[in-house]
Amino acid sequence: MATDTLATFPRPGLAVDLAILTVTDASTDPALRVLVQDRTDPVGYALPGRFMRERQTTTETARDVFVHKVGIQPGSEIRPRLLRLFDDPDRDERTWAISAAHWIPMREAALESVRGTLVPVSRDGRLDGIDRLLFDHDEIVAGAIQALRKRYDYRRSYDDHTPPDPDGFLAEPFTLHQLRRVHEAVLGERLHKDNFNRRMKQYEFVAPVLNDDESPALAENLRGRPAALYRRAGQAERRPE
Amino acid sequence: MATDTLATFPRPGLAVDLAILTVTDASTDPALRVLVQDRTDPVGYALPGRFMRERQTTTETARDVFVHKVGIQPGSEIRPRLLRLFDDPDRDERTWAISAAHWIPMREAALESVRGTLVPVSRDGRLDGIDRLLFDHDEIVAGAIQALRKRYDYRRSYDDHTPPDPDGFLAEPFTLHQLRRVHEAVLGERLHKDNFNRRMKQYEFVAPVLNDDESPALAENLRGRPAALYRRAGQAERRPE
DNA sequence: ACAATAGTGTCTATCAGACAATATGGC
DNA sequence: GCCATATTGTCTGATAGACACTATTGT
Repeated sequence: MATDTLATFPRPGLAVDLAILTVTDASTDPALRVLVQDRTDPVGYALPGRFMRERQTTTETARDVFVHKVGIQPGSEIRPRLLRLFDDPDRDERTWAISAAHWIPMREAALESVRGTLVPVSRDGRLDGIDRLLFDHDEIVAGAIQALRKRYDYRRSYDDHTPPDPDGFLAEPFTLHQLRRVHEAVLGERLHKDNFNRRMKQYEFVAPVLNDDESPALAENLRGRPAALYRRAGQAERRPE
Repeated sequence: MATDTLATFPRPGLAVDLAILTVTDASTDPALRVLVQDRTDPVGYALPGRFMRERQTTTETARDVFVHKVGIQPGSEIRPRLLRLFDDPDRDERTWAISAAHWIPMREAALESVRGTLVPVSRDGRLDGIDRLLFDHDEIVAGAIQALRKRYDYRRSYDDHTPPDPDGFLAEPFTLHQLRRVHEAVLGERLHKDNFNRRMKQYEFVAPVLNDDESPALAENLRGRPAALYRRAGQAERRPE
């Protein structure tokens, strides 16, 4: 907080832009996607965003973006994560506008009937079939993907006490195969099956589902030996960041 | 960027607050410190900060903070790092004001004759001799220290291709002993001499200083066997973030 | 000679990567 | 029986932590 004589200087419009990330078909054919919307003002694709209204917080503004721009009623768990500020005074020729770029992971179930398209992210972090987004939104998407991938690096996560699939893209119960496929979809790279499974079993965060007779519950697969089912264990404890 | 009808809504005052970190006496008795200033408006200690003037960037505002609040003329290398936004609408009772909290590492040499006090940081991240700062500035300092310590974790840095002492607190040439002491001062914990030195020699980022006859240059110490001198090697390459 | 610090060597535990072998279901 | 997948075991290389030993200076 600064102690200038205030209210006398021009003030910037402050917008919240959201890179909404999700994993679709998490349990069958997981794919990392970003919500992108069509624009007509300048024609092209862009992220949903909105200027902050009087005495709103960024979180409240993000909620408004969901209600008015995305067209869904978000739960209470909305927690946008700040990436950076875009503050080039000439980035909006209409007025002095600063954008607070955020990213937010959402479960696919919460994104039914959204306005816009869930565009798949390719391995190298580009958007499939979209050349470029309007404004500085390509940078926002790149930063969002990088942040999410860092969060889903299961080796780093182990040190940080972050559980696997921390954003819950995959519904319970799940097999380790499904869990690994979700991580692979987020990271854009293959993971070693045995090393991944070994690591997961060391976590306090995943626990096998047991039948009434204490035997491990098994998934009913189409092919191959049935896999054991797991769920997230208690242990929610802290979220360091 | 959002496409509302704009210029019609109230806008927030946007301030840039700076946690300026440095290591004093880097080559002899290094200590991590934060620049804190006395306030009279509300009485207490606070970080330097300032509202953004028309069509300024955050970097330009940070530069103004240095010139007008800190009282020094910063070089061109000013690069404030965003920590978070403080957007509680009631945090400033005078007006709707949002603070963009930044941290920035500075060399001690650049901080001669600053207005304010360079307060030492204790091992647990608290400020020595200061109970609490005004406003939400304790949180900013805590976040700044956490970010700098993460940056100075030499094991993580190795993976990130970040050089040791990436912010150049220590002047060249230096011994590995001095370099380790700087890292210890930042991290607030002791490091193993042999493991640290072993890691440093694996870096492409530090190179031994050689005399004309190709023999390694040695430091002139008060006591003990003279240590080899090192400098930062080329290899500046990328700064991932 | 002694204190103090620099530099080197080595042992151990951990763990990711990699591969092999076995187990268990559907067809 | 055959195929596909799950599960378990093992080997290797890299490396952090820890400790011991030698080297080189000033006093």
